[in-house]
Amino acid sequence: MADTGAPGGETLLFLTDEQLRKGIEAMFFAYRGFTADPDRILDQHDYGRAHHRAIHFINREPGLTVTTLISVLGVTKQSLNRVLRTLIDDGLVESRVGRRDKRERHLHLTEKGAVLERALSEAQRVRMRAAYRAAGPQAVAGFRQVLEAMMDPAMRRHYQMLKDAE
Amino acid sequence: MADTGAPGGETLLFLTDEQLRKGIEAMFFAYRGFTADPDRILDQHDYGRAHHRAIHFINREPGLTVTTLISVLGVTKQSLNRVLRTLIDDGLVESRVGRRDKRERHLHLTEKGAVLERALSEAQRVRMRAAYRAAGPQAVAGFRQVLEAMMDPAMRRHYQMLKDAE
DNA sequence: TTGGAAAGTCAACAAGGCTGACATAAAGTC
DNA sequence: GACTTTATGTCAGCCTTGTTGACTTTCCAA
Repeated sequence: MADTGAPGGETLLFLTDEQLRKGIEAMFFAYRGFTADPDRILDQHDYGRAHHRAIHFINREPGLTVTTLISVLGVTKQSLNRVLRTLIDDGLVESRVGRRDKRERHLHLTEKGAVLERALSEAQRVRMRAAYRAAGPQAVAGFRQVLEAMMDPAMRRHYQMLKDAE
Repeated sequence: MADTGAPGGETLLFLTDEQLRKGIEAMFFAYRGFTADPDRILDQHDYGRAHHRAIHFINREPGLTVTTLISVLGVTKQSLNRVLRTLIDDGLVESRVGRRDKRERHLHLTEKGAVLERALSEAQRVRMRAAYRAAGPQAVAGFRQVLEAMMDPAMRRHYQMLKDAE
């Protein structure tokens, strides 16, 4: 356990199949916890995870276009549209015609949409905050590093873009 | 950035909403990468993620009962059964009547099932291994700590059980 | 003016969740 | 031995959320 991680002739104990399997299962079980709290809220509103994801990224990047959202979410236009339709009809999302390019639709949360967003993200943050606090800042840094390295390059670009936009 | 994480009067920079949001998005994007490689293999075999999950845990704990598997996967018996049915019919999984308790069915992978399992898990490990290697052992430890803290207690018990069974 | 991009819609389909009801066999209890 | 509970399996039906393919409207840009 004195390995510092520099590749070379060491044993690289953390790279055994057994270690990797534990990481795989940790991802599986943790993701369930990750989605559990928002899911409960969504149920009450007759929405699903797909609605949550749309709401999240519209809140994160107000005014983003439909094409951009499709690309971030990695779904088809038809799939997104079904979800977006209900959010717009229910008055949670507003779709504004682009000023420069009138073909584009720029998406924004309404006040009602923002209320739900806060409820969802706060529920998710509560668990995240507890996990971060329990693990400590150094663990959190490692957590983020590994996750980032696990992303597909296209997704990492979306992640970085959003990350840097703070 | 000199905070060591001990709770107290410090600023606890790593617990800001902004940090938490990044963690949330990292989970979202990373999970997509996490499932991408097995998904491609599953497609070729006309299986889905549900089949992968069943295969994974049957391989992990040969002889586990249907009830246990239901509990680990967190799905209903009807949902699991649909998946299990096809795996058994296709000769990837064997269901053996319990010796002590004949009501129980103990699940095992056949050789054919084991072949697919290795293909799936190796595909997933390749990415995991690359991520682990890129991030280093300390980051990996943090990664696992945060994920573990994020699980629901019931799931953490399953995780620990499997973890300790090595 | 013409081709392509952005968006939206219709239809059909599939995976994989869910509930509820019901059946069978085996175990455990009184 | 009668009764209850547990483990499993199955049928039917429903929902969400993903897919493909086709087609339309609007608008930008070369």
